[in-house]
Amino acid sequence: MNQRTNTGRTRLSRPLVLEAAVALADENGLEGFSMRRLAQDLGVVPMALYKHVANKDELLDGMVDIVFGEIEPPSIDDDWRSAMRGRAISTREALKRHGWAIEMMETRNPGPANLRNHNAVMGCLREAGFSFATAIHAYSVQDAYIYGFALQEKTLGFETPNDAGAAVQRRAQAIGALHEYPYLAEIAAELPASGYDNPVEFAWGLDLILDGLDRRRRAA
Amino acid sequence: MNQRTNTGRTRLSRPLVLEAAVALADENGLEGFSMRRLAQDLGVVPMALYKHVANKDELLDGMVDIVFGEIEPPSIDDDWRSAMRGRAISTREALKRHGWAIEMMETRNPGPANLRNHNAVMGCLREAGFSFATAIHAYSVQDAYIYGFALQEKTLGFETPNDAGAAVQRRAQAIGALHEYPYLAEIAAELPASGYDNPVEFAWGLDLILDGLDRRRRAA
DNA sequence: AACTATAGGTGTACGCCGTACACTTGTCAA
DNA sequence: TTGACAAGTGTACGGCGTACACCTATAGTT
Repeated sequence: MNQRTNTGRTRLSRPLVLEAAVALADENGLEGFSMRRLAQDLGVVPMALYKHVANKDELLDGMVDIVFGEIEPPSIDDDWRSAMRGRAISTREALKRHGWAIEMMETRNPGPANLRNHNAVMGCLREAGFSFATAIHAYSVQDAYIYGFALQEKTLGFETPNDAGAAVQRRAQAIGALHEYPYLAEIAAELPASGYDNPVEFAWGLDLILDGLDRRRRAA
Repeated sequence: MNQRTNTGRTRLSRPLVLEAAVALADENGLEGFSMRRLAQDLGVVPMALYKHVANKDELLDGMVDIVFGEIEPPSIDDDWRSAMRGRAISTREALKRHGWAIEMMETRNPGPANLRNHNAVMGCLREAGFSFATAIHAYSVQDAYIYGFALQEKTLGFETPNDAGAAVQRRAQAIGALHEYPYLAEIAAELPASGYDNPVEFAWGLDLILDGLDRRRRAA
């Protein structure tokens, strides 16, 4: 991938810069991501980056499109429901790997992978017999749920029930007057033992939504 | 509210700083929000702010809690479904007024208004007969949807069908090879005429989710 | 193999940012 | 009136994105 030159120096390229940028953001979050640090990671002076990307904004656009590229499009063999379920799960997984991207997935100038993905999802719904209007609704609910869930998941920052317990306890400590909020107290007390698990939680809501969509589709 | 001194100078205070901060963010977004600009708006030198807030992070925490304070908690008189519906709509409206807050609502150290709100929502569900586990699920789906929808809405940035048409056309222009994406092309062509409207769109998905929750609740 | 246009990399500098620290000034209680 | 303490100031530092002028390595032509 990386092209070496006669002088043994690894030559920069746009894909290489993007790849390193994603890696840096994965490691440090958007907060710890800067052009200067990226340049340092690549063993190069900051301004060198600008020969390969127009500016930071455009670089972020490219990074987001890499994340879109990692999302499996809806399968064209399966029925619409399995196809939607699969791509939703794939989307969540990609967002889990690249938590910094969540807020930007729908905010940035769309790249090719983004367009392909959106086109495929809409296509899957239309082919499945959803009317245009219902397909738009269906798309909107699903994506709102997916991105919203990813956002929550990132915030809460726990994966297994044990982690959940620890995280909730930590929060409870920080809050202090927990007795004023009995239902939060209940969460702090019960969640650790409840077997909370992010993929399961995600699927619960996803299936609820897909159920509803199926009913709406049949009704029309 | 603002306390004047003998010298006629308006005296700063934490609430006053927070209020001005929210106003500034409303106007310029998080991008255009800085301590220095906020100080300027308040007619004061930047460092003066630090007598009232610990630092920018803590200021953001406070701003987010103001937004939480604007959200109507679930009504205790209504049935759970109307109560949830009402607070969801109120949440979306608050997030619409303060678009900069969306990404931070669940990321920041929770303030009192945040805790009150979460406690009230969880309480409403439990009182309505949701089991603990189902209440957690129900909470999770709803909030994921609400925040996810707000995020989309902010991105797409249109309100009425006309705006939607214009926005979609603009996007289409920017994309160029739209014929490669037939289903996006369909959106560009059809959406303007479809009567798209954000509150309606939001309610469609919300009701779908509440339907599903009701069914799950009855089943248990 | 030598020459040259050009793409890739450098160095310096500017105006922003958050905020530490030492200071002056204003206010209110005694 | 005084003196303690809270509020506001001024200066400075290190980090940020990036404009601009510069040098250098590379590849295509002869």
